[in-house]
Amino acid sequence: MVLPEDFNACQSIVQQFQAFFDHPGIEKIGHNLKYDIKVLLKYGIKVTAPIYDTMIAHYLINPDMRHNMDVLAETYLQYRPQSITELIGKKGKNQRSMREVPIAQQTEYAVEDADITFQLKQHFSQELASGGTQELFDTVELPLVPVLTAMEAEGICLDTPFLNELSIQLQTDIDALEKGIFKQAGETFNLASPKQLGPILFDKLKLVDKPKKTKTGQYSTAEDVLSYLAKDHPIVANILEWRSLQKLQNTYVTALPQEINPKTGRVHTVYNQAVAATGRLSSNNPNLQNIPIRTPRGQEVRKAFIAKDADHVLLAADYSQIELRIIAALSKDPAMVSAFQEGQDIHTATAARVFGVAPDAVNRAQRSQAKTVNFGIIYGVSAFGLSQQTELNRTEAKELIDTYYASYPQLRNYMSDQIHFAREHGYVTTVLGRRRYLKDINSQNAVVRGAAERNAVNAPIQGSAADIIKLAMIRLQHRIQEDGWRAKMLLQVHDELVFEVPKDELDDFQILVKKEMEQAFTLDVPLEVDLGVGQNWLEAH
DNA sequence: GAAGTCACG
DNA sequence: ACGTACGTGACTTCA
Repeated sequence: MVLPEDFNACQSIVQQFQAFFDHPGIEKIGHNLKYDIKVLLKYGIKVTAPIYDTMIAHYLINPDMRHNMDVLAETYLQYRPQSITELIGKKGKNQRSMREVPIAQQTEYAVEDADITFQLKQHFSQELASGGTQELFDTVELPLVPVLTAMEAEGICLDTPFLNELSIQLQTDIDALEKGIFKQAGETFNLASPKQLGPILFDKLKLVDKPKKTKTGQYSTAEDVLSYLAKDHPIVANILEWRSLQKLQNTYVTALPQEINPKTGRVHTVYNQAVAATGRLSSNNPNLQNIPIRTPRGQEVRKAFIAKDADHVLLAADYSQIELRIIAALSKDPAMVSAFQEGQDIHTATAARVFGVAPDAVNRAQRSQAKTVNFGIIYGVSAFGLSQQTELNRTEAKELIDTYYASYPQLRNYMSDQIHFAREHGYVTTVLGRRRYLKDINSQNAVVRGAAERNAVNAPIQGSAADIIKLAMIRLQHRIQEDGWRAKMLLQVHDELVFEVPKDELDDFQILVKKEMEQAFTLDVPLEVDLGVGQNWLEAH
């Protein structure tokens, strides 16, 4: 039947199926179930029955591939389902509503969808078992679905008047900068067009002899290039400033208020549980995992994320150095493990070892260099890459890396073990057995192979961190429900969770959050969580 | 829709 | 000799 357009009439029909969605003996199989569960939630239906999500199953089977149902049907079932485009037309203003499609066609489409999903499950159950990811699926990824559903449905408050005021200030500065830049350039042009900007900087003003080009042959005007040239001409600093303000204005300050849901008055991101090849989540519509924090003007944007009223605060809880702790634990490097066990500042401890001085004697430049190498290790450093990120030349960068490995000898062994494992098995794994396949690990092409080798090192680290925070989220949401907390989990930003907490619960809830996150997984080094509280997200850091 | 750029961890 | 740090999403320009 076609459901009525009237919400209440529709709801009274849909709600008759509540018992079905609760029935523990009838598993609910779907492809991207979070989407369907959220639709049902709009009508007050809660899905409490066991679930099986074929999109997530395939994500664990091969995280690097796409997981569209039509592609999967062709691959696994040798069947090409009717496309949604055939039914309602291409995306755009002429696209029909499903309601306008004749009921017979709707029915055919719906039952085909259900049938394919059911058949895909039979294939994927086999593959999950043979890939060793059945437990990860059952105990982490599926239990995470209702957690993410609840977070998305909850949303977060935005201080719109504050953003509107910020927008006016930004625009004043943007206009003034633009005026100055055109004067310095001696002409007006589209400043947002790198294609137009390049010739001004490198043909007209001749800032350098051999300008760096992009892969399509156009002059590169990227931030790292321009930062390097800022000392040569005052126009460059102005361009960089204009770019950063324009970015804040367009991507956040004017865009975010338009994302507020009029029904809830809050912003509801959508988490994608099946895109990041390492096991991380991603966030879109809007992306709330890349809200500015690094610059003073950017921090103003973060201030706009607020608790819902004066009786609540935002609580931010982030894992301290989780990826370095993981590489320390996985490599079992004695020096790095003991640095964490003794609660030392890891960058200072690293600098002390690398530069051969006492920890108190480490200066800022040394700590900063050690920090850059520590991060570089996670990504798979090269001397060239490190020299790009620091003041060092390639020779100095190479020396620093060599000294680093001498300080943490087990790290080098661990990394080469990962690469060898990948060469032999074709994949690497995280602490919970999540796999990433690396088809290029034995490539003849050194560039391609090098990239795969860096992935062999990075994926287990980034992916294990993702595993651990997912465990913490599931446990915390469980405790929130079972113990009857009124606090809500709102956001996840890779190593951070953000909660909205009634002030009268705050002291006890902080203890719970810290404990559950730190105890989520046991490594040979302690996990440490920093907490922050405030009326807004910036204060909570 | 690709390319370039830049926000975050 | 060669090209180079890991993972994302959003915005603007331009063919």
